[in-house]
Amino acid sequence: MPDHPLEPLVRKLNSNAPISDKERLAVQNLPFTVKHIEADQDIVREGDQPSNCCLLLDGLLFLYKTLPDGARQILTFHVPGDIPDLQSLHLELLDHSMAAATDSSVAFIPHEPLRELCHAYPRLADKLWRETLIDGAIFREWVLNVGQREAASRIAHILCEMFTKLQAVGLARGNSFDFPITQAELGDATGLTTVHVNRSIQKLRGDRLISWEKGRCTIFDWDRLKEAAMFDATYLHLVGTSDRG
Amino acid sequence: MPDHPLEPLVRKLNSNAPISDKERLAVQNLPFTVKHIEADQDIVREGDQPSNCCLLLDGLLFLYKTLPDGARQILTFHVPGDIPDLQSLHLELLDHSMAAATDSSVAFIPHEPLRELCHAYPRLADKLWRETLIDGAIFREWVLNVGQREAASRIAHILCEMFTKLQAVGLARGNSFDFPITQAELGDATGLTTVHVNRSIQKLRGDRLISWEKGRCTIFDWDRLKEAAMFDATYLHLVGTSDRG
DNA sequence: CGACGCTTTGACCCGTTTCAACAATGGTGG
DNA sequence: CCACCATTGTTGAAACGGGTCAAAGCGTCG
Repeated sequence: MPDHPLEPLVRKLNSNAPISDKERLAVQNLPFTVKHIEADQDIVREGDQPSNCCLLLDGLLFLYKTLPDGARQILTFHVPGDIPDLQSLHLELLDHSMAAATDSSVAFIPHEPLRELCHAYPRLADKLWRETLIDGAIFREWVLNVGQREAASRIAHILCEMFTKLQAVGLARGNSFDFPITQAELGDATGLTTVHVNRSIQKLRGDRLISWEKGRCTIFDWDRLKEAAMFDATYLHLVGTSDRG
Repeated sequence: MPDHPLEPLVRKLNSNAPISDKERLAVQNLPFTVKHIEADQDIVREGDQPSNCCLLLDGLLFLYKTLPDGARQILTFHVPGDIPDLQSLHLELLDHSMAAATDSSVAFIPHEPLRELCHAYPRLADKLWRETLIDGAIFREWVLNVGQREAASRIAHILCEMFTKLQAVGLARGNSFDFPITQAELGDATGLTTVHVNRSIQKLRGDRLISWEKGRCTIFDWDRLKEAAMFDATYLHLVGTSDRG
């Protein structure tokens, strides 16, 4: 039997402490519409007042903010199973934009039934709340990343984070994972220029920590990459997961 | 009659949409212990598993993370009425530390009664959830701040944020507010060195945007400071507040 | 094959860091 | 009340990480 489209959400809610059959059913009964988004398309924009949340089913999304001077900062990447804009459930105005890095498919779930779900099943509410808190923890780590790490470490850290997150949802194969973003986007995520991103990646390659071609990144030496990135997965708040698969 | 110690919390919960008398009473009946914290003292540390939340009654707190190489990044400042570690309600392990920038007094509220409050009064739960989402929005803005703004703008942005937040809780006097942090701390908040913070502040002073002496900052020209900071208060999600007092 | 987007390279430049001192300030104890 | 000491703020000079600009490779796709 084919999976229910909202299965990624169920799996995520199941991850910390398992949910009951009744809770699972309630989640699966949420209304939703699936939509395909093409690479580089915005899904929502700063200033919007969305009435849906967006569950990423497949692909790669990122949040970003722009400055009047044109500078763009990517705030986080989202992998399948994430609900990147769950915060819009309780914040009227969007303070950032969201776009697809690659062709993606998402399920839009209206706010109202989600709120009803939360009130009917407080434990689910707590779990969803927790998800937004983890997003917050990731933003904190990113403040540290752009604020204190040097160029190559920033990039290495993002790679460690992506690998860990993708692994947690079963989307890493061995030591490698798909990460088809441009160096310009990586620059916007790290606060570096494209040129310097390029040179820093070359450094990581030269140090035999990774290879990264055609959107696929392979980690040759996880321990040394972690060390170069000063990566500690605590902030991702994955439970019952060891550091490495 | 003297205010109830948890009054700052009641006021915060009241700010978006007013709460009922019953809800107010339930909040006021929360158990708590008040404690004084001296400047530069840690309240909790990365890796802790706190069993209380901490409501700031008076003073100035900040969250920070450190790197193995010794670098420290301040993640956010908290003003009276804030609950800096509300996220610990649903995240077992603390992924950052919290310290007092100045002598402060805080009320510790145990997690368990807070959780019960949330389940008994879902609207209060939503409001507390919302507070954590605003914290997340602030972290996002800080990623942008350290990632994309130049030195003087970063500092100006923090000043705009602090002024706006303090004003919202009635702790700004006219155009000025207390912000008794050292330039070294400001450096850790902006990802700059002390020396460069010093020079950047001098630039802000030279441009007649602010004065800042003995821990008190005065804003001479809000509009130009905002422009220099590229500050837009949307991300603070203050409701029914105009931009300036 | 040619155009377009992305990566890579080179040369030069500038914002920020580093290092090292020195000046204010404020608190403490004799 | 003053001498002392620890912080914090300020300044200068030199070094460097990362930025800027510009052009050249390289795939891929129409």
